[in-house]
Amino acid sequence: MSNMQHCDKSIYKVAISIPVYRLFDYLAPEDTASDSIKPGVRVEVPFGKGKKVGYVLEITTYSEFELIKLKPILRVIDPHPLLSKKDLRLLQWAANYYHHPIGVVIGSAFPAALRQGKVMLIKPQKRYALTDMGVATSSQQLQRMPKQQQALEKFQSTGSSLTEAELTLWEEGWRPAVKQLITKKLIQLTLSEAGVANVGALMNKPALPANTQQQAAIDAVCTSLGQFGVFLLDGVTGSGKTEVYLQIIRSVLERGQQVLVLVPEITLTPQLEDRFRQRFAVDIALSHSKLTDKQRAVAWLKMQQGQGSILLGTRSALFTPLKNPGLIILDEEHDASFKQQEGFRFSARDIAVVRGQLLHIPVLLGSATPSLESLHNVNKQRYQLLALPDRAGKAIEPTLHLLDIRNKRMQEGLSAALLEEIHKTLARQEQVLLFLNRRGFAPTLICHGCGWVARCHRCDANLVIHVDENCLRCHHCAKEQPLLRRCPECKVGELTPLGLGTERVEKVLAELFPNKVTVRLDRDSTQRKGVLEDYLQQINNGEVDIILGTQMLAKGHHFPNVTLVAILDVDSGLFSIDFHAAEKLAQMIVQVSGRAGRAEKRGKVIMQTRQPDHPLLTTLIQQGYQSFAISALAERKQAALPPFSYQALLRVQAAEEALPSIFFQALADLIKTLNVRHTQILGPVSAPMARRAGLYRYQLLFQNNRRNELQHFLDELVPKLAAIKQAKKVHWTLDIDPVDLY
DNA sequence: AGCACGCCGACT
DNA sequence: GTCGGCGTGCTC
Repeated sequence: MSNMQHCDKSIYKVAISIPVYRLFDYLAPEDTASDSIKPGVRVEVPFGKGKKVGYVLEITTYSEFELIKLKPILRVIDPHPLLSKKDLRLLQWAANYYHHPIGVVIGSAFPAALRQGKVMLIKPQKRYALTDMGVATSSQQLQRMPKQQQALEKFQSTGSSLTEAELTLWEEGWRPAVKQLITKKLIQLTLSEAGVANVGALMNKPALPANTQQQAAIDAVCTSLGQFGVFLLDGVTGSGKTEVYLQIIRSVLERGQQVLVLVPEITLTPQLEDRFRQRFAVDIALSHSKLTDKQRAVAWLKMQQGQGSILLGTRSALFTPLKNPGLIILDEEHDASFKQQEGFRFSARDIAVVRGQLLHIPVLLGSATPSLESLHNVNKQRYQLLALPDRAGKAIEPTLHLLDIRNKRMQEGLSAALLEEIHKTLARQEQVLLFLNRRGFAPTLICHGCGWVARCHRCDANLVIHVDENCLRCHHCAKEQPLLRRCPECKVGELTPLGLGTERVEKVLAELFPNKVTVRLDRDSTQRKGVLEDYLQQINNGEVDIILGTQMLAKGHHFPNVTLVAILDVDSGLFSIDFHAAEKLAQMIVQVSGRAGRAEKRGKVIMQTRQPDHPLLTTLIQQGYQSFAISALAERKQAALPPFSYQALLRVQAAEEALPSIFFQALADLIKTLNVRHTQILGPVSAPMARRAGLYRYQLLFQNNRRNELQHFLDELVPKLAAIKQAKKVHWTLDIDPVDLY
């Protein structure tokens, strides 16, 4: 048993960002007044040979560690906690749910600069007030007086006025309800509480008129402001989701509250930032990986101190503290990039919902292709569905077509029928978008003489031919070698590229359409900074005829003059061992289709397939995404797969082939001593790619129809697993609610 | 995660 | 005889 030692001094339980589940105990700092230390503050502590930044989580008088060995805190970094109690509770919850060390989880809530213990001061905010002429800035410090009185005077100084009746009621401080109403009106028109940055509905530009469905969605969320609720905004591409966001945000700002907006990849959605800036004159902070550490820290602190009103960020911005939280929006909620795929494998979507619950604020999830999980939550009446079924304005839905290419002659992946459509579209001076989710020239290099195939020595994968860079490259470990001229096996055979990548299609397009301009958009062609933006600009200027690319085309861009979209190889997504594949393919098809015909021209989407009767494709085309989702959910239910059950995937890697099986044997012995609580244990099996970057990979799946039972089992398992010696000889990770089963 | 301690191969 | 390889274990 533990040997708790009582102490007459305070013991500080400190979380440190290292992969260890324990907290570390420290004594009060020697010089500072320690009564000011509150849970959540950053401290600098001696750790091993050096120093580390940690977070005080608890202050007690007990320690399980030998008191004599305790060291004092070196320095208290923050006078006040940077994280609120609720945010600390959220992080504690996340650490428990994802079975990840608390210090690492708390560390992930901070931008790197602050995690390293830096202290930054933010410039004093500008103060804004709305005048009849628009937005005016006043740098004058407002005098200390009751907020409402101050608001009233400011209001009157603009030349605006209340009705006589309202003014009388106001001055008499009459019935609270009336007073509240007037206060609200004042706040809307002038400024919010001093010291908090959100200053009214600072509109730069009047809102667009909302249609009936948009208005219904706006009203639903706005009546829920100030309380928890989850809303799923299901809006087809072009249905005006952003306008709904903007009008709801306006109401939140009017309440003097802040908005957290999460998007999958911010660099792909500069339009969104533009629309926010055009509409609101408040301080809009950005947070994403392309910014410097300092910029991210400034954005974080602005929100923490209440100076920023809107934070637009990616997954990692989820934990940004908000002085005055009002709303969380998570756009493109189906997108897999909301799930972190290494280290602390959290789902930003799922934690956003928990955060909304803790903060008593609404959470708005938006997508044209909602995840099956979210649709299931709508069915269970946990989320409220807000549907925007119509395209706003004059835009028309594109038509979807399957193009049967069985027994058809293909020219580098392009059928004659598709080529004809491309010709017709280009002849009308309209743009064509071709989608192929495979970069490089060809996925395989094979010897025509002896059948030798270029393989990666470190992975169970073929090397991909990259003609542009004259190399062979492994897409799994980034290993690269020069392009071979002659077969290394038989020395005489001709080396032949097999299969199709974007580079290869680009080359055939150049031959077939010599007078047309083709642009290729994939990770290879857009690696250099600014190149993607340049290409997008050229496309929008009409300087480009054919756009060819990978899945980066499926995300968010507007190509108003594209009227033909072709998915060159839709079949490659149909056969996968991962049950998520169908859902992802359907979402991809609909998202890519959404790029077509956004202006007044009707778009056409062509999918080349050898499976023209495949139920996924026919359902999607004839009945749409909703019907696909219904049947996919029925299949999941039938098979007791998520969201009708809960999964945790244990991945194991080792450089030595024998080690994983020794580990699994020890794991099996351990599990025998535990209460598995109906948890199914599936495996272990080798991973679909059994070797990657020189490591042998295996996995074991835990599944349970009840989330709590799975959690309780894992609560018991993980600490014991971490302690056994066989677990120290392999790399293992536990992925809760895995999205990629390999 | 770092960092040190600790036992086995090729070198001044 | 040493320098150094990275396996193992600890950090309050």
